[in-house]
Amino acid sequence: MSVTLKDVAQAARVSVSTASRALTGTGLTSERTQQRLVRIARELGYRPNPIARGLKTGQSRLVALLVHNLTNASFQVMAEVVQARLKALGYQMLLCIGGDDPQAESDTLTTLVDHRIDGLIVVPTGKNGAQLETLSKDVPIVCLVRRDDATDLETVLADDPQGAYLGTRHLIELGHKRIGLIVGRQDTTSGRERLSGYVRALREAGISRDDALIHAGHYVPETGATCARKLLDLARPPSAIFVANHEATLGVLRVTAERNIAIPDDLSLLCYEDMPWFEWHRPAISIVDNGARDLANLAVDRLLHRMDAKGNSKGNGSDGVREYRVGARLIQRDSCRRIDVPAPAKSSKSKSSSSKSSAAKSAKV
Amino acid sequence: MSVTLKDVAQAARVSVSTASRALTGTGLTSERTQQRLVRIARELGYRPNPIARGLKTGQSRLVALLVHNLTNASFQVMAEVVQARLKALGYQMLLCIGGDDPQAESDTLTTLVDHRIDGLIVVPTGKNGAQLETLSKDVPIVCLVRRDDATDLETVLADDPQGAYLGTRHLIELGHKRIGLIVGRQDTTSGRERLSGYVRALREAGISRDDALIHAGHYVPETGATCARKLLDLARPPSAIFVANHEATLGVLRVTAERNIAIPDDLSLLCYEDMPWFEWHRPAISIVDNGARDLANLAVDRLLHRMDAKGNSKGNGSDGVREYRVGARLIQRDSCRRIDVPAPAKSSKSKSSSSKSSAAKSAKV
DNA sequence: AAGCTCTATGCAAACGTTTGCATAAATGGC
DNA sequence: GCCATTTATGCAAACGTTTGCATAGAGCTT
Repeated sequence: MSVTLKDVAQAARVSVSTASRALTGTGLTSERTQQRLVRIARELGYRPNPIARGLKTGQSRLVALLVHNLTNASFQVMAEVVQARLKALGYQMLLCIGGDDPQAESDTLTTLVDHRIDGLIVVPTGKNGAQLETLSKDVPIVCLVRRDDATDLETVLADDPQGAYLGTRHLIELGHKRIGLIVGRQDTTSGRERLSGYVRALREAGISRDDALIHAGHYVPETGATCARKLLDLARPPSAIFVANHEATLGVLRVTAERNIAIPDDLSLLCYEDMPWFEWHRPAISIVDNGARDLANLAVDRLLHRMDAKGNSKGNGSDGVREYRVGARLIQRDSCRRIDVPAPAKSSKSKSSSSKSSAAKSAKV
Repeated sequence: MSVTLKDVAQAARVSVSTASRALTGTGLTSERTQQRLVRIARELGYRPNPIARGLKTGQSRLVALLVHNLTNASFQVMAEVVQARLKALGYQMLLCIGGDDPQAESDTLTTLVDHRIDGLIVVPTGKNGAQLETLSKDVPIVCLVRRDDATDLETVLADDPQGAYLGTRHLIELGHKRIGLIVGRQDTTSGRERLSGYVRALREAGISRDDALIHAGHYVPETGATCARKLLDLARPPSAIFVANHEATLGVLRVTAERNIAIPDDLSLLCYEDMPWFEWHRPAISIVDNGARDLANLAVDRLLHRMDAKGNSKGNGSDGVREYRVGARLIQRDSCRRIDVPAPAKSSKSKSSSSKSSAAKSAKV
């Protein structure tokens, strides 16, 4: 059907081996025949069959990216980045959607290695550590966004503690003292880390933590709405809300709209992770950018490094680093506002104590 | 490294051929050996090597989906649907992002057939018709969402004329007479078709077409904003805007927010294609759903049909139908409002003018 | 000019399957 | 109990590459 190496060899009156060597550019063939074969191959429209090649070499020029879904904006840009990078290097990306389901993840993983993928970037569910660990002996693997604690795999993570710290500090600098936090479940790393960043910023500013202001739940709009209601129903509601996830933000926005709460006049809103429409929303929503683009790029870098190392069989490509953290950064738009600072009181102490007492009071709510 | 068919055969003391036949279930082997081999294979953890198999059979169990991007919500759900369907059948989806760029599309296509994909669902750019046509001789292809006029390929399309008609009629039924349309470029099929549906609904209602109300442009937020401004700046601005694309909707929303135009009180807004946050937005945005889910499912159906036909070499699987249209449907939420019908006035004219003047007023803000 | 090293080529095996053909064993009809 | 049929198995070729080994010249060194 399609033109094979044999055809090229015949046309050039050389053996298949020479043809192969000439076209793969091993340098084991004379300049002349090399060029001649390249020319003939082009004329005949020869395209090497990756399957046959794969059978012999054990490689497929396929690299898989396994993410939870495609609705998450971060995963979208990651997929696009990974695809672009890989394509430039002659790899095809195999994009798989695991739905954050351990069973699906496990199935997909076996199918992928069956297909002899050359590398894998995976956002692990965290439930298939053993399998991942085993597979990593055959194929280079880099974990992305989440760490699977059961493994020693190289992992590229967002710097959630820092991001949450950055966001919270920003709100504090704007004068906010009562900052609501809607955060992910505490059995996830990101949930815990974002909370910790928030807490650290508060502590640093001498603001005592008020658990009534902290709500944890799934990363879905419903959670955002529920938590927002709880926060706004407080006797002393927060002047700012930090939503540690973009899905939950949807719920918060709905509630504020329903209650006619103006952002940022009545309430400042800061969100973790970007969505394309955030900057088109009025007010444009300020965010802490988790650096999805950088994360993806770094993951690809590390994977390529490992793949390369494997090819040259110089170790497993580990550079001794197990974990990479990609910095988050604050993107200020229009959803956070400086809070009115009353005329400077005479005693700086009274001010701070007042702020503290108010915090203490609110803790009772 | 991994356990091969030969290993299984040896363990069972049969030849590789028998092993192969037993495990692929050809029925050419005795019940007993069949079961015995299946058992042994499982015990040994045998997994057939799809590459070796592919070399022999010319199949890869890989099906590609080539879309423009992943930011478009429709493409997201399509990708998820296709992946789910294929996975259930033991295929791996190869998701590729072409960026609506003819060159990238062309490159990707050749890579894909090099990899001997078993089938392809593609959203064509429309510039590689010849190539697609050629490839379709080797591999079953179904076009999705867009038709490539240079080809005769089976194509699954949204029923844009009907969708636009449905949406426009809805607005008309709510009493709107001046309906702005922000639509795609007229050199795209969808742009033309959506316009035609709009025009048909107007004509049917006896409303004469006003070209000042119709704006065409790229499917990006900027376009939406620009067009919205033009519409609202009209001496007699529309009482409703039908945005024939979700990206453009972002721009429209920004403008209405900037100008303090209340939706749906001052202006009704209807959008083509859904986005996850539309129902969380306040007001929740009414849409014409293009049926992305149905489109994807139908495309998969058709592709499987063709693949099947090819396998059994009973023709090319064409059932004589070249084009499938998947119906659109209206999803009413809260962004469209019945226009005030004052107590049946003697002159219906005064009514429409009053509502219009209010819109005109807000447009000046 | 003999011996040597290089360089360029070819032969053939291998990668892990599937499959046509041949054959051996089992079955059945008489 | 013999031939014809069916059923189960094995052998070996094939799919399109890559690659170790062998070899034939070509070019140097003496």
